[in-house]
Amino acid sequence: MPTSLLEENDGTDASAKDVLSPDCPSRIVFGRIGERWTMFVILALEPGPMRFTALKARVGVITPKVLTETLRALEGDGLVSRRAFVESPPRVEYALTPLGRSLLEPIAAMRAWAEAHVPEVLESRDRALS
Amino acid sequence: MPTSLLEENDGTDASAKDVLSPDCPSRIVFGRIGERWTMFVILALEPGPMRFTALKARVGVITPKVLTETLRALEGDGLVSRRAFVESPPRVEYALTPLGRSLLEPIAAMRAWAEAHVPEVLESRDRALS
DNA sequence: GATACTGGTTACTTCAACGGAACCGATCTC
DNA sequence: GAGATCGGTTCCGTTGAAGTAACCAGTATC
Repeated sequence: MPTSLLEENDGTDASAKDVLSPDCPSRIVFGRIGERWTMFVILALEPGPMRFTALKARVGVITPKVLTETLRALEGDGLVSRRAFVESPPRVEYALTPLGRSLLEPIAAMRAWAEAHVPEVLESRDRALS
Repeated sequence: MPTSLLEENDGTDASAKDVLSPDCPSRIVFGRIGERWTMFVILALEPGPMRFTALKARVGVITPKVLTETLRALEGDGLVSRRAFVESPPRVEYALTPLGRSLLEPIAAMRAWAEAHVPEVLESRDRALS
């Protein structure tokens, strides 16, 4: 059983460390999707496999360095696959794995909430400034 | 209609800026929940109103400074409310607003995915290291 | 009269993400 | 032989979030 997100116990030091444990599933997931470019790359790959340059164009203003970093991280997490063809000029195709594709579902739920409620959030932010 | 998360157009410069627009709803939401402590605070408040010190104890190792910053940000977004009672010693109660409470739903979806699939992610990370 | 509790604030430091620009080897085109 | 394409890599600098530690006023308790 994974460690819990919050302490439900008596607050001894031993378990207090679990709160921030890198093994906490929610922390892992929210940490990854909180990174600036993760969402863009995953959503850009939704239609199907794509080459590096096409991906870069689709995401928009991302630099090649950051795109590479993001892709390596997602590959390491098993969310994205990388296929390099030995040709010249080189060709590399990135695609969502089934695991990565399954993540699209909760993302969609979060996006739906965002579309529905962000106007309220922005309104609240405006009020907070005044 | 809000700006889209990705470019579906011809890639002219004018619309390219919208991709990273601070008005993009998904960016706003994922930006906020990606921040390190947001999730802990929101989930800690799920049972009901809570005082600063109790909240701090429940979240675990968070410093008062960071907790204050997080609460102020959530308050500014209209997700958390703050009620100060003029007493001594001072008493302050924080609670989820209805808007904040509505966010618990997509968060639960994401947590469910996390609980179900993070073992695969960790396994993939282990493989990537070898 | 000293101590602790409450809900913070302030100043300083550290660290990782992110961005900019230049560069690479191999191949194909002009 | 000059330039473009592809998929990156390398170096350097900036920035903002987070952590550490000390401190505060007012009251109640010992």
